[in-house]
Order: sequence, then structure tokens, then C-alpha cells
Amino acid sequence: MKGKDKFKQYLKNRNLKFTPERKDILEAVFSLNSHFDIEQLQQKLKKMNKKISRATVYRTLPLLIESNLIKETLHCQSRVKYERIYGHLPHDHMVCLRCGKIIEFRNEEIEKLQMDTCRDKGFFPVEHRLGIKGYCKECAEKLKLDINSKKVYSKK
Amino acid sequence: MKGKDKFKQYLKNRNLKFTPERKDILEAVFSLNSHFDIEQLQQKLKKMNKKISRATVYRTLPLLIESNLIKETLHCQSRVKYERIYGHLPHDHMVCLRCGKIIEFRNEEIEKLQMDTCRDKGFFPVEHRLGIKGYCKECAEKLKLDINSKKVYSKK
DNA sequence: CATATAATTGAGATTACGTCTCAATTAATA
DNA sequence: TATTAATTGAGACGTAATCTCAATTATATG
Ligand SMILES: [Mn+2]
Ligand SMILES: [Mn+2]
Ligand SMILES: [Zn+2]
Ligand SMILES: [Zn+2]
Repeated sequence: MKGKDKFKQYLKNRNLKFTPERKDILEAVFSLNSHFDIEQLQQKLKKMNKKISRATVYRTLPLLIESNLIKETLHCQSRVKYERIYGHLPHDHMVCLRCGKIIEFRNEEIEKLQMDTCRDKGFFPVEHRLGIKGYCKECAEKLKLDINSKKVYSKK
Repeated sequence: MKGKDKFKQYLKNRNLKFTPERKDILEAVFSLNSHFDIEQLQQKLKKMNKKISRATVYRTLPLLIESNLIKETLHCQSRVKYERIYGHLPHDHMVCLRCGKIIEFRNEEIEKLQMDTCRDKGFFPVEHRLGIKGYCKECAEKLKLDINSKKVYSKK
């Protein structure tokens, strides 16, 4: 797993240790399907029979973020969702308010326009996040929402 | 204040009451400058000499959101920030990681592309949020960051 | 206007999530 | 192998947000 070397390198650069706990968490993260929250990560570790304290899990996530292996992607039901980014192309998300489905999309044109705007404002971008909430095709059909109408009708 | 009527209407439609507490909270929200968090809202109410319980404040925000008067805009330092949207054009945000400054921008082209993507996926959008984190012009200069370089350099 | 009724409120308890503390342990190095 | 600074885990702690429930009140109706 190539992410491991990157993580090791990152740790070494700052005189941090590559402990078994950090290795286990890294493996759990990479074995999870991309979007996950802390709860799911802890579950996974449990399934792997790794008893790692909450504190350590919480302490390790920022390291994985700092080393560019994962990032925070969206807040969903007041939970922070993370995802692997190492080896993945940047992309954005749509979240279905009914079934919770997450749809990924990539639009380079949008990204280019974002960069242009940053340049206009003299802003140095580090991270950007675009999230669209709404209803996926299936749910929209069930709810009889018309995709071509621009407005959401308030219930009743 | 026109938002008041909209709120009243919303409440009436669902057999909810237009109580003094709700009125006060609405007024506080509309007198605050656009981006605020719960803490600031409570401060404001205090300044207005309105003693409204925490529970009521928390219970009222979702109503204001549901009635399209305000929306959640961004999470900043693990706090949810809200802002009035009634009577304001939709826009997105840049947040400076150093000084906390929030820069608003509007780019219709980006919005159009988002809508196109939704149409492609059959997704019915309700809300979208684009946030760019990074460094504002002033901070970028202080930190000697080069706006034209695409990558953020990891420290040391 | 008086009454009926369902919605609302506030105080405080409770939960949920995340951080902190500190003694014991351990990875890295030489 | 010895040295040393980093790490860990258990549990205390902090804080935001939600819940509970008895008392209150906005609204509709006659
Ligand atoms: Mn994703
Ligand atoms: Mn704004
Ligand atoms: Zn759905
Ligand atoms: Zn700044």
C-alpha cells in the first residue's frame, strides 16, 4: 500500500512515530469504502480486533489529513464525513436528503472558474468543497418532484 | 419587515404559533450582520433584553431555515454559521484560515454549471454550498504564499 | 368575550461528541 | 542495549445541543 509510505515519510519528517495504532488506523481507513465517519472507523477497527482508544483515533485523523491521505468532505446529519483522497481525483458531492445517497461528480470547468475567482480576489486557496443537497433521481421520482422546476415547494 | 410576514405565513400553514419569542428571535436575526452563529444570536437577544431560553432559540432556527429566511452557510472553527438569505442574492464563501475573514462571491457561471450537472444526474437540488478555505490577500502576503503556485507546500 | 385545546415555553437533566490529563509504555536512534 | 522523547489508554472533563415535563399561552370558535 503506497499510502503507508507517504504516511511514514510524513511522520518521520516531524519526528513522529509510526506506531502500531497509527498503522492499524491507516489500514482501517484504506479498507473502508471511501466516505466514512468516526463511528464507522471505530466499528471497522473493532471488526479488525484492534482495540484502540477513542483518544488515539481522534488524534490520528488530523495526521492523516495533514499528510494528504484523507480529507473532510462533508457534514451529513451533523456528522463529519471523511474520505480517502490519496490516489483519487478531486471531486465534489451531491447528498440525497431522503435516502442519504452520496453522488460524486467532477467538473473541471467549475474548478477552473473557482480558481479564477480566487485569483480575482487575491485569495490563496488551500481547500474547496462543493456540496449539493437535494433529492436523487429515485427519491425525486417517489416524491414527484419535477427536476426542471427551479424552486422547491414547501410542504403542504 | 417583510420577512416577518413570510414567517407568519409559514407558521400559519403548519398550525404553528407566532409567539413573542419567535418574533424576537426573528428580529434579532434580521438585525445581526449577515453571518452569525448561535452564540452571537444569543448575545444579541441579551442586548435586546429578551430572556429566551436556549431550548427555544435552538428550536426556532430550524423554523427560520425551513421558511427560507436564513440558511446554514459554513462551519467555521467547529461552529455552524448562519446567514439571512431573505432578500439577498445567493452567493458563496471564501474563509481565511489565518484571520477568519469571510469573503463572499457570486459567480453565475458556476451556478449554471452546477445546475447542468444536477440535470445530468437527475438530481433535484435543494441547496448548494461552495466554500473555499485558504488565505486572504493580506495573510497570503504575510505568509509569503505565492498565489500563482497551485500547490500548498507542507510545512517544513 | 369566554372557553377549549393544541402548541409552546423554560429550567434543568441528559446526551453526544470530542478534548484533556497523566502515569505507564514504546519506537527510534545510536 | 540504553536513552529519550513521543505515544498511548482510561477516565475525567468541557461544551454544544437535545430532551423532559409541568406550567403557560396563542389561536379558533361559539
Ligand atoms: Mn467523495
Ligand atoms: Mn454570505
Ligand atoms: Zn435518494
Ligand atoms: Zn486573512
